[in-house]
Amino acid sequence: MAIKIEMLRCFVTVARSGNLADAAETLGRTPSAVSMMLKQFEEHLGVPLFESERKSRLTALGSFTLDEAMSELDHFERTIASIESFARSKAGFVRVAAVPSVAGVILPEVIRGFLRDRPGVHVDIRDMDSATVLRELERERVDLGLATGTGAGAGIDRETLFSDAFGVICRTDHPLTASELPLKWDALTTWPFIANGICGHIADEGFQGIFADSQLMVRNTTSLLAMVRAGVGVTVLPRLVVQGAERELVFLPVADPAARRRIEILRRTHTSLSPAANSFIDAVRGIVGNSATSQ
Amino acid sequence: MAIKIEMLRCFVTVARSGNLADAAETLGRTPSAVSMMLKQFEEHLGVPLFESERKSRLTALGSFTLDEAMSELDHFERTIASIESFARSKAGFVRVAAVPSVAGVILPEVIRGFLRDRPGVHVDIRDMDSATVLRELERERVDLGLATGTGAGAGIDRETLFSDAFGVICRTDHPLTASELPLKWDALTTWPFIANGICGHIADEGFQGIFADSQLMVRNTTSLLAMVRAGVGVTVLPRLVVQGAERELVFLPVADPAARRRIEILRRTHTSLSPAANSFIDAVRGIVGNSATSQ
DNA sequence: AGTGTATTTCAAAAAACCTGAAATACGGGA
DNA sequence: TCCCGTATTTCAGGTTTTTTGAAATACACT
Repeated sequence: MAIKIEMLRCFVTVARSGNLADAAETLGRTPSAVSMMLKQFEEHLGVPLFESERKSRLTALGSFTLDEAMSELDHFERTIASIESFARSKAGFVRVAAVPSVAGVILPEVIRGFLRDRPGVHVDIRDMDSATVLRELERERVDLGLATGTGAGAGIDRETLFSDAFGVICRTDHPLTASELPLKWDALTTWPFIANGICGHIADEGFQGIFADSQLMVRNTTSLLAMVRAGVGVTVLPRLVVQGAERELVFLPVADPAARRRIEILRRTHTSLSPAANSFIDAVRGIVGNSATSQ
Repeated sequence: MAIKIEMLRCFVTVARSGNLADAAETLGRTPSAVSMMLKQFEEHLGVPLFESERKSRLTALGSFTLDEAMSELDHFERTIASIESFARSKAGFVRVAAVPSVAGVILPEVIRGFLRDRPGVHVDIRDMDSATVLRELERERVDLGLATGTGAGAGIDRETLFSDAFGVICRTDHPLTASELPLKWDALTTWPFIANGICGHIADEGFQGIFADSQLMVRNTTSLLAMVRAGVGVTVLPRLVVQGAERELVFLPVADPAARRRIEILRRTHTSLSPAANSFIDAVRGIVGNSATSQ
């Protein structure tokens, strides 16, 4: 029979303890099992490994073999540990593309716990708009995408993570804050409205009128919020976007139940994820599930 | 169950051939055996190694594991090869102490074939007198001794290799060469006799008289032979000593059957020899057996 | 959807492995 | 040297693991 790792382990243990009984003890076997395995090994080699039946004192072959076997066992143990920890996602690499609001609000929280539990894992997060997330995913530049429900994309598997209500963003001292909530869209007609990239996603006709009438369009969220903060006007954004440490701005819910965006986890079908990526998804789900879904 | 080398071998083979059937073929197993082993491996890890049931395309874990497993298998294979070749004495180290005549006449021939067949083996030969051979062996400075039958030595195992007849050494043109062979000791009384270190080993009374009467004692063999060659006198030596390329000297056998020395292989009891040393002994026995025992 | 091939599942057989009891070998002390 | 207690091996039988062939299933391609 061919030499197996177990024979080496057995031999090394006996050689180190100097007798069968103790070795059997540490191996969790009976002495006779150990004896037989050793005999097999010696028979395979055709040369004894020990000087006498009492298993102290190695032969020349024995001490040579001890060195070799110890190094082999060590290497084997490392290999197994490395494979297993990769499988248990203690090691590996996850590349995530996310829209900025998710990257900025959800992911920091996810990352904190995720990395703490997995010292060997590396995570690479990039933020970009939803269309780019999709493209990066298709090009296999990232393993996971977090974006709003973009249409199409064969070969992409989508799972809704949560949905995020749009609402009006204005200064805390803005007259709108005195209005009855939730707001109707026509409440916005009275004040200057700053349009932004997501306005196209809200189907309501009344809102589309306001959108069309707007004199200012700011696509970058940071600039947009600066405008609002400066009192230029009000705008509409998902709640998540302003969920950070915003003191000067408030989010006012609106009555339109259709005014929501769906945040999805995207991944390629037919290409399974690394264990690390899979548990990253779990971590995201966990965080999203904990914090009550934004309305 | 724990991961075993066989699982890794199985996985690597399948991953490389891209399908079960071929892998099973190269492993010498049925596809179902391979499938089950693979399943076991995947179950142990808890994560699939392949994308689909058709065993092409690895998962992220799969390709990580492939790398690890290949390096592990390679290391394992090397370890086994190294142990086995040590056991089959393709590698190792042999230290031999021998008396000069053996070192000079027998060993060169032994060494030639021995080293040719064992490229990894290193041999260290030292020549010294029999008493020193014994001492070096006891001190574990050498693994093997080749010396004349020295007395005593507990813990030393001796095996007679061959026995070597003493005889008279003289020039090819010496009058003794015309004598009837084998020579009687008293034939030596007529000519100048050069004594040497081994004369004490020949018990015969007639010879002891000649020894006692000798006016010259030369202990070093090279000098001794130079003296004989120069016509200073004749001497007595074992045949082996002058078995080299001696053109000017002849060996004349003597009638005394007791005038022999026994060459023995010496080794320590209780300390087994390395496989290389063991096969060195075999090689020596082989050479000695082939060349007819000197008379 | 249908077909042919590849893979998995299943149950049974083979091999490997382990155990406890009995036999044997060893090493140290009279 | 012989004897004794302990350590190791042997043995026979049971347990687990591995393999197998046949049948069922899944897959990819037309």
